[in-house]
Amino acid sequence: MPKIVDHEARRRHIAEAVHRLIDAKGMDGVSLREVASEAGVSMGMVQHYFATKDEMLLLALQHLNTRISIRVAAAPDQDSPRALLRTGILELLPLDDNRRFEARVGTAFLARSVVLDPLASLLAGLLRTGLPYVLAFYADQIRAAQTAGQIPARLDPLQEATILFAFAQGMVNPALIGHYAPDEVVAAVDYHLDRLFAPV
Amino acid sequence: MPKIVDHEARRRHIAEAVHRLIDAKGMDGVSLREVASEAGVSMGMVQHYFATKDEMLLLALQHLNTRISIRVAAAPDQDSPRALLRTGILELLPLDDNRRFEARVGTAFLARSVVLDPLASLLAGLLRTGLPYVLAFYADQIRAAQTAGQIPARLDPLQEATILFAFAQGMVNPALIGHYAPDEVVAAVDYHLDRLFAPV
DNA sequence: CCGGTTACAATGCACTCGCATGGTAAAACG
DNA sequence: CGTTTTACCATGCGAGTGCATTGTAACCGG
Repeated sequence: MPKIVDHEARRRHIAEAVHRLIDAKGMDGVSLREVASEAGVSMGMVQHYFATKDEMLLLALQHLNTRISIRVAAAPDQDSPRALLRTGILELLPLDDNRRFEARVGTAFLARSVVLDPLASLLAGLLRTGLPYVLAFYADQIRAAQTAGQIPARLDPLQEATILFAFAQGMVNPALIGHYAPDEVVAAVDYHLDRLFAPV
Repeated sequence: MPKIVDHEARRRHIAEAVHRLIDAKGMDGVSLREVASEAGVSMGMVQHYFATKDEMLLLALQHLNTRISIRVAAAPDQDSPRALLRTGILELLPLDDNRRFEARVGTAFLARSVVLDPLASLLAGLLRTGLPYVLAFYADQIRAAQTAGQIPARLDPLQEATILFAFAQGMVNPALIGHYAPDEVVAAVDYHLDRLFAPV
C-alpha cells in the first residue's frame, strides 16, 4: 500500500464538504464534482472513498449526527435538571452561525428522509433510532425534577419530553426563515420551561 | 385566441402533478418532463404556462397552501375554543393519507425554503407571511378561553400559541417517519391541551 | 528486486436536465 | 377575408449528472 492514509479522516473531510455544499446550495447542489471541488480533492478520490453518491450522503448524515452529539455533550456542565434540559434544547436551535448551519443541513436531510427511495429509508432509520434516546434523556431529567419537587408529580414525564422536543424542533424552521430572532427563541423556551417547572 | 381555456385551472392541474411527484420522489424528482407526464400533458404545454421551473414550484407551494387552508376552513364547525384549537392542529398533522400527503409535500418545500437561492427566499417569504395569522388565530382562541375561565389568566396567549404551533410542527416529522402512530400523535395533542386548559 | 495491492487521477459514456427555437392550428378582430 | 394573437407541440442544444474504465505512481511483503 502506498501513502499511509487515515481512511476515516478522509471520509469525514469529504462529509464536511458535503455539509458546506448543502448549507450553501441545498441537496440538489451536491454533485460528486462539486463535492470534490469543495473538499479540494479530485473527483476520482471521492469515488475512491465512496462507492456511490448515496453512500456518501449517508455518511454525511451520520457525521452530522455525531458532530451535533459531540457539541451537545461538550456543553458546559449543568447541575440542575432544568439547566440540563435548557442547554440541551438550546444546542439544537439555530441561535448562532454554527447551530444555524447544522439546522439547515439537518433540515435538508430530514426532507430527504421523508421520500420513498432506498436512501430515504436509511436516512429515516438513522433519524428514528436517535429519537428514543433523546426522549428518554429528557424524560429522565423531568423525573429527576419531579422527585426534587420542582415539577408536579401528576405530569407525565414521557409526554412532557415529547412535547418539549417537538416544540424545540418546531421552532427550528420559523427561526431559520427569520420569523423569530434568537432572543425570541430563547424567551419561548424559557417560557415553556417556566410553565413546566411550576411550584407543586 | 383559440380554445377558450381556463388559465388558472391548467396551472392548478399542473401544480397538483408537481405535488404528486414531490410526494413520490421528492423535490429532485420534479423535472419538467416528469411533471408533464404526470399531468398527462406535453412538456411544451408546461412551458407555456410557466416561464421557468421556479415559477412552477412557487405556484405549486401557493396551491398547496390554499389547499390546506380550504381543508382546515372546511373542518366541522366547533363551538368551544378548545375544540377549534384541537381540530385546527389535527388538520395539520399527518394522521391519514391525505394529511400525510400534504405534510410530505410541505416538508419538501420547507427544506427548499431554507437554502439561499432566489427561489428559496420567495418560498420562505410565502411561509413567513402565513405564520402571523395562524399564531394570531391560536392566540385569539386562547384569549377567548381565558375570558371564559377555562385557561388561567396568567398565561401569555401569544407564547402559548407559539408553543402550541411549534409543538404541532415538531410532531410532523417524527410522525412521518413512523416514530409516532396517529393515535399517539392525537394523545400528545390532547395531553398538551389538557395541561393548557387547566382549571383556574 | 519484484509482483501485488493500494491510492488515487483522468477521461469517457450514456443519460437527464432546463430552456430556446420553430412550427402549426385555431379563434378573435379589423 | 386576412391578419394577428393565442395555444400549444416537437425538437434540439449545451450543460451537467453519476458512474465505469483505464492508467499510474507509490509502497509493502516475499
